[in-house]
Amino acid sequence: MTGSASPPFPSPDAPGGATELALTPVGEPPSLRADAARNRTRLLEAASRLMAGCGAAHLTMDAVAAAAGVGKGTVFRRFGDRTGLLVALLDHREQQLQAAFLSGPAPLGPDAPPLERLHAFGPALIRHERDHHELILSSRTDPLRTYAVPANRLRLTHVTMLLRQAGVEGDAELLAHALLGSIDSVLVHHLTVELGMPLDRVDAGWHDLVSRLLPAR
Amino acid sequence: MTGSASPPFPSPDAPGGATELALTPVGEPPSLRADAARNRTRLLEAASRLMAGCGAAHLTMDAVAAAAGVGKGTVFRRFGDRTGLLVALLDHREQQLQAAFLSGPAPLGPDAPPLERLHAFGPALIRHERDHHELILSSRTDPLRTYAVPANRLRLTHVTMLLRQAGVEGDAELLAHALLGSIDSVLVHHLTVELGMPLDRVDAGWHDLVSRLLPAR
DNA sequence: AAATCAAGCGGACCGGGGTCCGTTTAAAGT
DNA sequence: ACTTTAAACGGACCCCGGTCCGCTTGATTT
Repeated sequence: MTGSASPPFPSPDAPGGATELALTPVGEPPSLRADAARNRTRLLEAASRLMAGCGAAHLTMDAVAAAAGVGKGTVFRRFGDRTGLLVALLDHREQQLQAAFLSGPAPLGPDAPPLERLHAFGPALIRHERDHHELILSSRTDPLRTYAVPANRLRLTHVTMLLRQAGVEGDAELLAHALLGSIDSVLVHHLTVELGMPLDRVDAGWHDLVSRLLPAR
Repeated sequence: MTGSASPPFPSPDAPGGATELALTPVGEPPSLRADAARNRTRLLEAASRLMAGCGAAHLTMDAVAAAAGVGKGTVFRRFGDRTGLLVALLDHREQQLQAAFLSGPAPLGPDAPPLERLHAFGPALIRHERDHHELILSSRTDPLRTYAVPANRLRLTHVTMLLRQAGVEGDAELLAHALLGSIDSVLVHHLTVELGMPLDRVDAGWHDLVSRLLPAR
């Protein structure tokens, strides 16, 4: 019962959290009125265009609304808040990565053995986090929401599953959290940009970590 | 050369980052003019008081300035921005934890063997992160600054040192990052509050992680 | 086709973060 | 004690995220 409230904006597109995690890439929200759907698309396109020009950090809601030719209220009605808009953009860009590890070719996809997939997952995620660093960063305004973002939940269940399949006994979920925490976008940026560490070394760190956690049996 | 710019506020108290990490708990900035030092104290006290009343999230800079009996510009001159003020508050509260693992009694302090200290470090940090969750959260507005916060750099060097002393070969620093990443305040909050996981299990996760990374020799 | 009405729309409005710059004042020099 | 000057002060000001509420419009029913 996500949308039965009285406030101005009952609920944005967000799935709320009651429903179980869908393992398909995040889809469009269901049944928007024609004009609403059209405006949603316009807004995302406008945001993407503006962001390419001036960077995610300088993206203002007013500008997005203006560029899309709609009122500001419409943006907030559709996406809830600035973070919501950025997450929507990010989710869209993340579908490629999701497809790769959910159903792509080995070693990332399901045709490789679990341990191999786990090793391959790190570098893929590292590059993803690096490539979309700016957007990811800007969408962190509300840290508490991090664990509610569908893409992140999907990563968690995926890694947890790989760990179990690879024979981990014990708290696979906590281990998954620890593993994912080691590829935080901000950390990757800190290491590679601020400290100038080559990506290979970050990759090596991941492989080292995985190897230590899952000693070859 | 961090503070040689011309803008209105050359540089706040911040040590900049050029100097090497001091291993003492973060000290007061040097040689403020008498009125400035007095106002700094007043501001921190006012902020602390207000925060106790309404929570870090609702702390406004106007309110702090008013409560301290100074102008708003003074707050920003002293602390740079809101984040700076919160970090200053946090640093102050963190000195207790720092003292504990830098020079406190075993098993946290230097009188215990490295591996034991490492095991003890987790639960201590977990509780610290939980206790100050709200403040930590509010001070995350600018994620990029995370790795510049003295307290965090101190943790990193500490854990790196313990890992090396415990006989880790290879990239101890990356391992330390991974370990610390697993005790992120937001994660701890997510696990214990949102998911209702008992603290013991989080502790156990830490011990498990450490044991896997450092198999008993 | 007309009526009905929930959903969508938009822009005036508000509060808070951050800046600017003219004024004040502590401290160093004479 | 007087001058000098760089630092500190303070509050008016700007910008942007987010809200409110009266108006409009696409869908649905009769």
